[in-house]
Amino acid sequence: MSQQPTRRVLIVDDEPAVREMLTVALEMAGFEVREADSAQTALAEVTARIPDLMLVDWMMPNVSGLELCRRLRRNQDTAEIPLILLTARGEEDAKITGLDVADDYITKPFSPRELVARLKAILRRTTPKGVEEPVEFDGLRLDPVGQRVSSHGQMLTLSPIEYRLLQLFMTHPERAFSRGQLLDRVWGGDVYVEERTVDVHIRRLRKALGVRHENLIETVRGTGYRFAPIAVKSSAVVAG
Amino acid sequence: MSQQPTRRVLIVDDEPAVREMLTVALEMAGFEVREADSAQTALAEVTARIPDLMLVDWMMPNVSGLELCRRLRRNQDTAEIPLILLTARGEEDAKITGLDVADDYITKPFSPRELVARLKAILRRTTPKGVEEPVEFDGLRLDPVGQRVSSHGQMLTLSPIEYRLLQLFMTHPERAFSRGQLLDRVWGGDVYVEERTVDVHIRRLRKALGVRHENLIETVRGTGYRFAPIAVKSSAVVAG
DNA sequence: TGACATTGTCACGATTTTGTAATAAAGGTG
DNA sequence: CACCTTTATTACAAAATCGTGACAATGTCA
Repeated sequence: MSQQPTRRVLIVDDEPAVREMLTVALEMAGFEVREADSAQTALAEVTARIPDLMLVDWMMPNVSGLELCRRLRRNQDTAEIPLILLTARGEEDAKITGLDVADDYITKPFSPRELVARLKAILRRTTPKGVEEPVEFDGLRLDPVGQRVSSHGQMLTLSPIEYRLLQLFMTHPERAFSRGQLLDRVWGGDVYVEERTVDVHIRRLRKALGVRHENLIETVRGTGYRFAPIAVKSSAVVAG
Repeated sequence: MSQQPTRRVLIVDDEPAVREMLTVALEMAGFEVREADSAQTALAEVTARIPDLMLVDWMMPNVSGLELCRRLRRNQDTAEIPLILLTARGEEDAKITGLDVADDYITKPFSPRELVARLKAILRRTTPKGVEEPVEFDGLRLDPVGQRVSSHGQMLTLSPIEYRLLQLFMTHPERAFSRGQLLDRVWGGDVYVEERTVDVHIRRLRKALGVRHENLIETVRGTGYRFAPIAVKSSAVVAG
């Protein structure tokens, strides 16, 4: 289990050289970096795994960076992703248009140092909004910052996959996930694993949660699984 | 039994042997496959019936696979079709050019296993899941997100088919469906099942709904069934 | 390097779900 | 009512799905 809450950054730029530079700079700063060479690839990448922040080039063939941002904003799942636009010097008006959709913009050329600073600033101000808050249901507590899980105060030991599974579940209670969706969001969209493998990990997670909480993860027959904190199990009839 | 509606794949390659191999592999994986031996044929095929995904050979006489992809992208109706380019080893630069228009590319030779996996991954991430609101009639509530049904707060246990049947009904109240239509929309249009089987499932669904709601599903004699939330039952006037 | 943890797949058994056929009911009609 | 159609029910066997333990491959760390 990784100690640090590594933040994922997705770089969207059509120039390999620029991506390379950004990737190196950000990885040295401790970020997990993914790259996309077009808006289209970016959208696919985002769907596969939602990044904590995106760096988007303003000028790109086909779909412009701006257009990409707009599309992201329209989708519920991606609307909250902090966006930083990369613009070339002289495109000053981009500021005006760009800031409507982006959270910040950076003018090329820029120093990696400045970039990382801006990026961290954005993350600081945007993360408090929910995602990093601890979640708790019935004594089962998950702390995203420390990446820890405890059951009634008792620390649990989860493998990375188990942790991510539980995090996804606990941040989306009552929602049924298909095995495919789980593969996308927990494993990442670019790995090819048997869907049946999900079952095994669910089993391991349940086991790790212990008898007290294992039944929080319900099986949705024919589909997948669901985290159901609201115990409606035994039909407690309260008169009609 | 196809849990999901069968996905249609269109293979575009000028070599019969390759098409044959791909077809066999994909059909075994449960896809519905069509073939086209040229870009022209492919365009015609696409017009006839839009596939869920296309496998396009990079090197083809006359119009290249890339050009085909571009044309598809230009057309509103076909722009959204996920495309996978097949490239021969060594055409690495295809990645760069190709990814602008294609969603993924696969280098020959490849294992059928990998192909199917990649294909499923693409379909997973490109299939949009619409915003789904819960539906409720007279205490009978269906939640598409959690894939749950409750009757006056009491959770019901439905099999996959029962759930899909009810979902179809509740999202189309007052509409009469023939058995054939139900088979198409609940079972998926490509399975051969006796129409009488629908009756049995209706029976099971009614039973699952319990006495309180079983009569919401009406029999339309000579046609099929209908979900009628507005209880306009004639006959027995409920004594006050 | 060796012990240990993690992960992806299988295979087998226990349950559920599903498709059909057979039989009972109900609806319509002259 | 007698007769023919269309549905409702029931019973069963085949098929699909899930839970689990085992195993091999790989990664991690002291």
